Amino acid sequence: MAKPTQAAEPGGRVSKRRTETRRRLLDAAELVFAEEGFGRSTVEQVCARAGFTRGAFYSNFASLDELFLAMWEQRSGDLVTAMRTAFENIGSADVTDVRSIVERLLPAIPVDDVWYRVSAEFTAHALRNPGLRRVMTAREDAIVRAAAPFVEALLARIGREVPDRTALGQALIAVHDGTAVQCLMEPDNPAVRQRRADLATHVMTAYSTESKGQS
Amino acid sequence: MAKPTQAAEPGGRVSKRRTETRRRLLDAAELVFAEEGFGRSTVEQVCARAGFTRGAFYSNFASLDELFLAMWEQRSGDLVTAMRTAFENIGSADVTDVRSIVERLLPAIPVDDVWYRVSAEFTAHALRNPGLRRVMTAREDAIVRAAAPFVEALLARIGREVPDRTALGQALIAVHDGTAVQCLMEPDNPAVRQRRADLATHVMTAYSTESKGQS
DNA sequence: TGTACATCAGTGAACGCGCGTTCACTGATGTAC
DNA sequence: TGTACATCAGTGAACGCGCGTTCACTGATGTAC
Repeated sequence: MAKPTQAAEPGGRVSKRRTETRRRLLDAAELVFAEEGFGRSTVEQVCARAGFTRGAFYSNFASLDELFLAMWEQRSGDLVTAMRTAFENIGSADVTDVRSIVERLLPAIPVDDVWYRVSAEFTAHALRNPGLRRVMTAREDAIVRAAAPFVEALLARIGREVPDRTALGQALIAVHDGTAVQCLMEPDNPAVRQRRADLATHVMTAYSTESKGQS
Repeated sequence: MAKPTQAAEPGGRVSKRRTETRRRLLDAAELVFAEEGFGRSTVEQVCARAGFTRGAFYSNFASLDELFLAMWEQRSGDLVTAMRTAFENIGSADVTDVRSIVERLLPAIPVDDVWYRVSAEFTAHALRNPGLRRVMTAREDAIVRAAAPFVEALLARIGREVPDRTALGQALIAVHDGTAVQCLMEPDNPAVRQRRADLATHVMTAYSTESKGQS
């Protein structure tokens, strides 16, 4: 099922026009999904928002499910890239303890209302579909792989090392997921954001040890 | 809006028959929502599952949204009660360290696939609706209030006290939420469950301190 | 306990709308010479 | 660069279904005497 996923042409060529149409549909879908919820969203709404007729949708996607997946992959991929870039630009000056590391890393991981709504629903959706589950766990691995080198380099700077990269990665993702929703539920409560940073600090400390043989 | 929420009678009387009908609708709704997703679920599906015609639904609820809220409140309330009961039945024998406490507490907090799907969607739904947000944060407070005495009593047994109850509560809820989804994504991976317990142990340790002046 | 009546709770048919999906079409884009 | 043709990409109308919502109704439950 689902022919239109990628190209329509034997040579794998995708026209500029087509790429642009897909992009507009994906952008519109993210907003509509965030506002209405994925399940309540209709092909018609997405098309209207993007400025197309419904035919355009079916020329590009086989179903809303397919578009949802494409959109999620796109956005979560972009997010990993953005995170990596932000991490690359973190200077290691003034890094004196774990807390100061957390204070540098956290702002690079935006807690975005629109994206959270979409990804929470995608998670629920994935729990109903083994194929999507694999997609999600693969993405989680990719996030850990992308972030680990930076986290470990910063920790090394203050003489700490990470014995179990997977465990730290999974713990930090859990902390992020769990605290992100708390921050979004009470956006005007600064204590909640503060506790998020505290928890990340505690976890990063607990999952790293002082290096031996170090100046 | 939404008249039928509770009773239809001035005296606040609710007939047995009516109570039973509501219960069956709520039960059916939970299953349908878990399978289809809330947004994709229809009044017709819920009624068919419960063995009623659609008219029965409108006699009891004004909308699917109202039923969703009623169901969530019911279930999350039941969950708090069940948790409290389970905690009450925990013996404090063999409690020697933080890990042993976690090993006793964790099984009392079931990670349920059906419920998780429903509550993940309710969370996304609540993020779109300030009223529901308040309902959710209130529930979170209730959970912390219900659990804190037991957690603190067990920690006291091993000579530890909790300086900031709110911070520990919020941290543990974040850890639960964040790791629950990981466990459900990879139900056959025992390492994930193990890391869940590890993380809870680390957090509980980090948020409690050794009591001074103690045998 | 029995009867008559009132009210309630769920039935099921009816209406209409919104949307998914298809498809012949047309203007846009690309290619060959 | 220009022209002729081929293919592509999105249009918009059409069809039909499934569902939300209403409502007159009937059997079930409750109450008064």
